[in-house]
Amino acid sequence: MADKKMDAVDLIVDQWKNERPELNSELMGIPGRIKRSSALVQHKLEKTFAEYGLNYWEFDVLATLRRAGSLYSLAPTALFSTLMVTSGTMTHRLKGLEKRGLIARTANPEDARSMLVELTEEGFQLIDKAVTAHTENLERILSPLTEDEQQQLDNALRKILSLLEDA
Amino acid sequence: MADKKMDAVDLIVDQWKNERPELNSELMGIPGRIKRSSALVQHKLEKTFAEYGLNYWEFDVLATLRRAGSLYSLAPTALFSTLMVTSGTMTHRLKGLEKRGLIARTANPEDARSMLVELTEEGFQLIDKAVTAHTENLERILSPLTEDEQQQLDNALRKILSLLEDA
DNA sequence: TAATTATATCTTGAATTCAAGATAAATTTC
DNA sequence: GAAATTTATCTTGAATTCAAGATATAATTA
Repeated sequence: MADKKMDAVDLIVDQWKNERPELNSELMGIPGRIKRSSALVQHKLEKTFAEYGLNYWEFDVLATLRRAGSLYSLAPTALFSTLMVTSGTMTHRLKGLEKRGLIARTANPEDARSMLVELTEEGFQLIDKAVTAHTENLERILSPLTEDEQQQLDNALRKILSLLEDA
Repeated sequence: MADKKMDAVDLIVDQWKNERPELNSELMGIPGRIKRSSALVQHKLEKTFAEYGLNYWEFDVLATLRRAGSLYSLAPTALFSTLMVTSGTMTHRLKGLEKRGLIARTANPEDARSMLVELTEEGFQLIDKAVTAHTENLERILSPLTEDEQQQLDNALRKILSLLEDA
């Protein structure tokens, strides 16, 4: 069997094997690689977002509104649930995006307790350009993997994600 | 072919397909699942760390010192490089752990510019107990996957991680 | 209808993080 | 050996986040 290249996580697992041989330290590989991959890939994506004057969360909020479809508006509750942040965080995010003129707030005709957040024309134009660049960036990042490798990775991630989402 | 269960990322990809059919939005699946899995798994791990009075980063720092082996000491530079945080963040972390008596700082006999950070006896005992519980927690989390599925996931993650680490 | 409970959002304060720059010691160059 | 550069760490200030609680409206129950 061909040796695989050691990565940062292999080193961690090896250290634990030396220090605590009775532990099943191999188990640390999967969560370790998920965390590290996540940090590295987010860093790469941020570079493209920055070309459009957006950081990660700003892209996330605008993209969530954009892909919701016309009228490109959602209640804050829908936004923070989707994006896995607290309501306080969302308030803060919306304040910043509103000040920049990328979103606007309107009253919700169906529920006076809630507001609706909508993309402005400027916000719409910006996120549409940014998401085009984003998918081109993803093509670059993933292109070294074969079609088959991408499929295998996606299938495997699907299993662990559904496991994590259920529990 | 059997239909797979839709997850949160499938919904996002589907929305983009409706709104921007010309984009290759399938590409969003892999980074989306990595990010979401990472957030969910970290949340699960934190629960175990909390049983030992530790949050994620406190566990990380103590574990890094522990697995380095005797004398369980490293320079701050080694710590923040390994843990992918800035030096300022590490200063802050070390201050907190020192105050709690889990680490101590000593002069570095080999380089007067740097300090050495070492586990105290108390820190050593705590992280050893916590890491035992941590691996038991990982067993619980991963046990619904077959041995084979775990291997496939790990292989696939290895490929993407080495890709991301190289670039 | 009045009181209670649930829902939606915002406010506040503390914790965590980073970027940029300050400080201090070691190393290299002249 | 003095000056310049590099290395290691810490300090500061701003940004981001969350938890807890405040506020306001809606829905439910008595």
